[in-house]
Amino acid sequence: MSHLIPESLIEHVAERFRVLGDATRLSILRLLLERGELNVGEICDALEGSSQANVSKHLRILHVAGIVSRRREGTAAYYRIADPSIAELCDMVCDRLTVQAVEEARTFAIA
Amino acid sequence: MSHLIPESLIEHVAERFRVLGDATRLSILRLLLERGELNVGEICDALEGSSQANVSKHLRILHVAGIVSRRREGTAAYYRIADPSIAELCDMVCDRLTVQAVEEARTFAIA
DNA sequence: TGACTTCATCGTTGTACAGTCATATAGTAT
DNA sequence: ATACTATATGACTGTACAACGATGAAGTCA
Repeated sequence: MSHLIPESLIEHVAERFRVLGDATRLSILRLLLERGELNVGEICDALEGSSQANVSKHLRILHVAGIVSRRREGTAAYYRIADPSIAELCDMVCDRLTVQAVEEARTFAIA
Repeated sequence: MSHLIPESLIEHVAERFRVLGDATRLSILRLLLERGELNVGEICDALEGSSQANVSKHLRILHVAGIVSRRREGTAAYYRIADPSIAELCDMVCDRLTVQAVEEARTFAIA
């Protein structure tokens, strides 16, 4: 038996999930998990589908949420993962999605 | 070191987080985690802030996502949690939010 | 000083979606 | 058959927000 979300936290938990519910932001997090600390330019180069303005906006959202931290160095801004639970959260979702896909495939096979 | 989200799963993971990023849906999940299997009417009574149409819509979204399962009994529709990882996901987010709140409080105290 | 680089922010536009009301569907009972 | 109950769905409205382009702010170098 697990403890439930406290009523008072529901909206905050939803907000956290909402921050994670965007493919561009997940791509940024994936990149930071893989390569550690990166500046905005490096992230833009790696994503090469999002404008610099767009990447900056997403980084701001992640930073306000406390998921990444920022460090300035000259004109550069270096970001890195600040929330150690992010990787585990994503892993759990991936695992679950994979299990679901297998179950659905088996259901079709039976039917 | 944790494994990364496969590129091909990014959009699906985002979609899953988006489904969880709504306070009404989290309230429904919380209710089902607490009380087990419930029908639509029972959920509406417990939430008493959402219309029946609204609850049905959210249940549909959760069902399509494979997070809850449905069982019909006469005219009633009973729903229950189908994704055992949901409780753990919410717990992790709650824990993290609590830690963050404490850290921020300490930062203010220092400053 | 001015030119240049790096990042952040503003204003706009289009889209996704939560909520509501009304209605449809389906089972039960008389 | 009608009436009633429980749930699902369709049409609509308002709001949140992702993406874009342009511009601002701040640091570096000539």
